Amino acid sequence: MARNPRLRDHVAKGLLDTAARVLAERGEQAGMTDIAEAAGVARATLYRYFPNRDALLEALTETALAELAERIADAHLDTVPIPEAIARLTRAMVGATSKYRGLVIFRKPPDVAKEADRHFTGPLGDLFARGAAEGAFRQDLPPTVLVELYIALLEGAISRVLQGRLGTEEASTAITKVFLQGALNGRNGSGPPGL
Amino acid sequence: MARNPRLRDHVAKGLLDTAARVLAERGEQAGMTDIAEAAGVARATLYRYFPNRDALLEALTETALAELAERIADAHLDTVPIPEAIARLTRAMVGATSKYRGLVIFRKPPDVAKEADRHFTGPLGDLFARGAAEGAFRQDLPPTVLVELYIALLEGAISRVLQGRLGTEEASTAITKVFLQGALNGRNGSGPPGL
Amino acid sequence: MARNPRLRDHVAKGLLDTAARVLAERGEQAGMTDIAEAAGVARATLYRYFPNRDALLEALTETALAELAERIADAHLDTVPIPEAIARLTRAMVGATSKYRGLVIFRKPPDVAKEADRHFTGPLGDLFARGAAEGAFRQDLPPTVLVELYIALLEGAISRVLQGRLGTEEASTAITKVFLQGALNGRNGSGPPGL
Amino acid sequence: MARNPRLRDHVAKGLLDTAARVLAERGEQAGMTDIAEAAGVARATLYRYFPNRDALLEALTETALAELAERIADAHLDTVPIPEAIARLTRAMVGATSKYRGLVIFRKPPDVAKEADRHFTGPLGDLFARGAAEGAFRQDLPPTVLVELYIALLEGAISRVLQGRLGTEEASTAITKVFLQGALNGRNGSGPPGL
DNA sequence: AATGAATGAGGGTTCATTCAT
DNA sequence: TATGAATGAACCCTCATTCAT
Repeated sequence: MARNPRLRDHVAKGLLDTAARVLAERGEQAGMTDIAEAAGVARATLYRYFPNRDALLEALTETALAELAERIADAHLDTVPIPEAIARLTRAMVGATSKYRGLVIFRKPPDVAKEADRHFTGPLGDLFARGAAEGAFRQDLPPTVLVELYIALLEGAISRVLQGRLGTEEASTAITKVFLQGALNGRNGSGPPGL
Repeated sequence: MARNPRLRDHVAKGLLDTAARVLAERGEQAGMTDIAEAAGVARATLYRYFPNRDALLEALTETALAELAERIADAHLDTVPIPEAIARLTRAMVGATSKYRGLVIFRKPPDVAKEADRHFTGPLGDLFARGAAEGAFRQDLPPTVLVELYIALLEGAISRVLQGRLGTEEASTAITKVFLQGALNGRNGSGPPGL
Repeated sequence: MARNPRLRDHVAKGLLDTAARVLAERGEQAGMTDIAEAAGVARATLYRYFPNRDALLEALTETALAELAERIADAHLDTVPIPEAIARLTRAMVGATSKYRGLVIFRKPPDVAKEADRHFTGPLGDLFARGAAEGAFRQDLPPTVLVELYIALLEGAISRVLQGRLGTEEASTAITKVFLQGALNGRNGSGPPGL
Repeated sequence: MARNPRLRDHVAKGLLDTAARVLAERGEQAGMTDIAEAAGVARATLYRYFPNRDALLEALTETALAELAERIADAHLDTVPIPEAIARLTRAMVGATSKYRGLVIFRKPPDVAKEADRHFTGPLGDLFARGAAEGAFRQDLPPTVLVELYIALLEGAISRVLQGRLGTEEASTAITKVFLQGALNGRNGSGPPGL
C-alpha cells in the first residue's frame, strides 16, 4: 500500500517502454490496440494510465527527452573542447534515441517544441554557441544552419540504426567524423584531434 | 477510342499531381476523400485509376522518383569531378522534392526500396562508386556509410525546406559544403587532415 | 439522376421514422447501432445521412415539431372558441406525438427551445393569451401556470398512450374534459366550492 | 460484530442518500463513478453494497417509495373528505419528491411497477376508490383514467419544480385546484358546458 | 466511364463490472 | 472489509473500399 504510487509509476514506465517499441515497429500510426496488446493488457487499462492517445504520446516524448537530457548532462559538454563535446553529444543522442525512435523525439515541431526546447535545444544550443564564440566552426555558414545539419545527421543516423541499416557505434562515429571535418574551421591547419 | 489509353494516362497524371499537392498540404494522413475532392472527381473515380490507396502512393512514388531520375540524368554527373557532381546532385534533389514532399519520396524504406533502388540508388550509387574508385572519399569510412549520411543530410535539408526553416538554396549550399569538406579525402592539402 | 435529391430525402425520412420508432421502444439511450440495425442499413450508412448522433436527434425533433406545427395550423385554433380550440389542440398533439414519442418532443428544454418556440410555444402561447384576454380562464391561477399544467397533462397523456396504458382517443378526451372543467372560468355559477 | 448488519445498513443508507443527490444533480446518466466519488468511497465499495447499477437504482426507488408511503400514511387520507385528501396527497408527493428527483420515482414503468404498486398505487388507489364509491368524481370518465391524469399532473409539476420553473407551493396549489375542479363531480349545478 | 450509395473494419474512448490484494 | 487495478463490452465516429446505376 505504501508503495502504491511506486507501483503505478513502474507500470506506467513499462507501458511507455512498450509503446516506444511498438511505435518504433509499426510506425506512428500504430493504434492504442497495438500498444495495449503488445503490453499484454486490455485497452481500457492503457487508458487508466494515459487518459488518451495524445497524453501517451506526450508522456513518451517527455520521457525520451528527459532521458536524453540526463545523458547530455552526464556528458559535461562544457568541460571539453568542441570536437570532443560533439563526439560525446552524438554518442549520447544516438544511444539514447535508439530506444525512443527518432520519429517520436523529432515529432511534429509545434507539438514538442515546448519540451524539446527546455531539455534539448538548450544544451545543444549552448554547445554551438560556445563553438561559434570560440571560432571553432567554419565561418561561411551560420551556426544555426550548422545546428540544423547536425540534427539532420543525427536524425538520419538514428533512423538508420533503428532500421538496422547501421550499427550504433558505426553511426555515431561516422556522423561525428563527417560533421567535425565538415563543420569545423580548418584554418589552424590542424583539424580535429583524433577520435 | 483509339486514344483511350492516352486519355486515361493523362487523367491519371492529373490525379497524381493533385494527390501530390494534397499530400504535401495535408500531410500523409490526407484521405482518399481529400484527394478525390481536390481533383474534382468522385472517390469511386479515383479508385478506377488506382485500385487502392497503396497503389496510388506507389504510383506517386514512382512518378516522383522518375522525375528525380530525369533531373539526375540531366545533370550528367559522370562528366564532372566528384565535388561538382555532388553539388549538382544536391541541387537537383532538393529542388525536385519540393513538389513531391520529402515524406513521399523517403517513405517507409521497405515500401519504396524496390522503386528507389531502380531509379535512384542507381545513379547515386554510381556516383559514389566512382568517387571511391578515384579515391576521392575519406578512407576511414566505407562509401556505403557515406552514402547513407549524404542521404540523411538530404532528407533533413528537404524536410527543413518544406517546413520553411531553410531556404532551398541555403540548404543545398550548406549540405554540399559540409558534406564535401567532411567526406572528401583531405590528402590533397585541403581540409583538415584525416581523422 | 434527376430525382437524386428526392431519393435522398426519401431515404432520410425513412431513417428518421425508424429512429423515432427505436427511440420510442428502447428509450433515449438507444444507440446508433440499434437504429441502423432496425433500419436494415449499416451504421456507416446512417452516418451518411446524419453526420452524428446529435444531428439525427435534432433532425428528429425538427421533423416532429414540423409535423406538429402543421397539424396545429390545420386546426385553425383562432377561429373557434377557447374550449373547442383546446379540444382540437389536444387531439392534434396527442395524435401527432404518438409517433415521435413525447420524450423526443419534450426533450431537454435548452436543447429544443429554439425550434420548439418557433413551432410550438408560439401557437400554444397565442391560444392561452387569447383565452386570458377573453377572461375564459379561472382568475386564481396565472395563465402561465395553466399552460404548464396543460403541457404536463399532454406529456402524461402522450406517454401513457405510448405505453399502451391509454388509447389515443380516450386520452385526448380525458385531458380535454378535465383541463377544461378545471381551468375554465366557472363564473357562470359553476365549479366546486372554493378550497 | 453483533451490530455488523446494523452498521452495514447504515452505510447503505448513506450511499443511497448520496446516490439520490448525485442523480438529482447530474441527471440519470450519472455514473457509478460519480456516485462513489461523491460518497467518498471507491467504486468497488459501492458494488459491495449494491451488486450492480440496477440494484442500486431499485433500492433507491424502493427507498423513495417507502418515504413517500410514510408521508402518505401520515396524511391520514381516509379521515378527510376527498378534496382535502387530494390536497394533502398532492402536497405530500410534490414535497417528498424534491429529494428523490421525479425521474427516479417515475422511472421506466415496467421497472418500478412492482414496487410502486405495493407502496404507492395502493393508498392512491384506495383514495380514488373511495372517491368513486362516494360519487365524488365526475361520472363521464372512469376513475382509472382520472388516476392516470392525476399522476400525470403530479409528474409534470414535480418535474417543473425540479427545473425551477415552478415553486413547490405554487405547483401543489395549482394542480390541486385544477384537478379538483376538473375531476370532481359538478352535479351541484356546475361544470362548463358540454363539448 | 463515372458516380452516388453502401459498407466493414478499425480507431479512440467510456463505463459498468470483476479481480486480487 | 475496502480498495486499486484490470477488464470487456459498447459507443460514436472515420475511412478505405465495393456495389449498382
